[in-house]
Amino acid sequence: MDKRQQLIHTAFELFYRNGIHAVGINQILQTSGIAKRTLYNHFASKDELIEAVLDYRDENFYKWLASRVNTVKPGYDGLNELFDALDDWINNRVELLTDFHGCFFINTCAEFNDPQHPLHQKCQQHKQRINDLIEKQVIALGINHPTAHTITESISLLKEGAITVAQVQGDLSAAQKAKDMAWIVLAAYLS
Amino acid sequence: MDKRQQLIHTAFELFYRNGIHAVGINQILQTSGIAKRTLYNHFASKDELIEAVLDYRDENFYKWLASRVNTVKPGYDGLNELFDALDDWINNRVELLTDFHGCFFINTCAEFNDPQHPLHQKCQQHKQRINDLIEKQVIALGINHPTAHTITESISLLKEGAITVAQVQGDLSAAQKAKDMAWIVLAAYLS
DNA sequence: ATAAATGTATACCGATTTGTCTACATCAAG
DNA sequence: CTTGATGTAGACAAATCGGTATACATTTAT
Repeated sequence: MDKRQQLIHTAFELFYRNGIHAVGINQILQTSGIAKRTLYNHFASKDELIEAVLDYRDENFYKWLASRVNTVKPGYDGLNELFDALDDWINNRVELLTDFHGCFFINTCAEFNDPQHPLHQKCQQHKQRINDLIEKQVIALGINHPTAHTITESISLLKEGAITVAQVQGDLSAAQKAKDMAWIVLAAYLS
Repeated sequence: MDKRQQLIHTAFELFYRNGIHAVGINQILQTSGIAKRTLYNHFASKDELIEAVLDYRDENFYKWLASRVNTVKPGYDGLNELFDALDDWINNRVELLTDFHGCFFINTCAEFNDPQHPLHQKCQQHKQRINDLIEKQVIALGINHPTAHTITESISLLKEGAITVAQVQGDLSAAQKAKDMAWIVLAAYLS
């Protein structure tokens, strides 16, 4: 019914699977069965559609991850759940996120490499939101702020590494490995 | 002089900076100042040119990293040098590799997501070569084979995480962080 | 010197790109 | 009932896509 949302949803599926530059407006229209005029009533340009798609995925992904992490006790359990969620995502056990094709935001940064580009910055902001989510869990461990920040960055790096290794190498146990390493690193920082 | 090599070099620069789908044949020709017919004398299609560009970067990057790692004693020093080299790359201290825009192979996988795609597989093979290089250093530590493999995968994951964080978040100290974590993880595995 | 290989420039091809435009249909609210 | 918003289909535009064709120049090896 909501044509705008249908367009965003279809565009995301195609972009995520095939890359943004590789997917044309006409393909999105044909797949969604929506008229071209309708698209340009909702979005001034393809770039605006891409922005909306990034917002859509950001919201979708963040809410999913936050809800997963927030079902357990903040701190150790939360971080544990973070990597378990990651593992579910990579192994296609999360319908909401659709088939795993790496991180849509990392992929988008690969296509819009200039850090000044608005789309690149949107991806950065998404990563920042996720990092804030992680930091809350780290702080719940009772760690003082500067150390908490360092640990958060470490866990984030492990998470990104797992996603990349899973996508490029096809290593489906990457999240599990990252999780093991996270505990090792955490223990070292706390000793 | 060697037009074929000129084309590959120009194509790589443009692909690496702007993405593969975003760069057209004509742009490569205009930038390199080479005639279209000459390009199609050397390559049957754009896809063949892309393949050659991936081979070129694979060779270039691997040789550089191997030469860096092999200047020091295998084992601890080699792994240390691995992350120092990574740090130099990320901070644009390696002319040979041109300005850092993430890993060209990760970026390419983002554009050719299907693991069955020949270009995706070429990227996988590059990563495998690098992993073999890492494994040699790990084995030089005197670690038995199954454990060496696990440690290699861990270090590889840290490396990929550092590259991704450096590209997306612009964190120029990502390699240094990954290095610190590598020592922590290594110490834990060896205890 | 001559012949083959390799280069040049440029016109051209059909398909596709993003985006505009016209003309018409549906539907809900005042 | 009418008006305005939102939808439809599809022609059209100008540019660009990957790729081919034509005609000529330069280089290289025998």
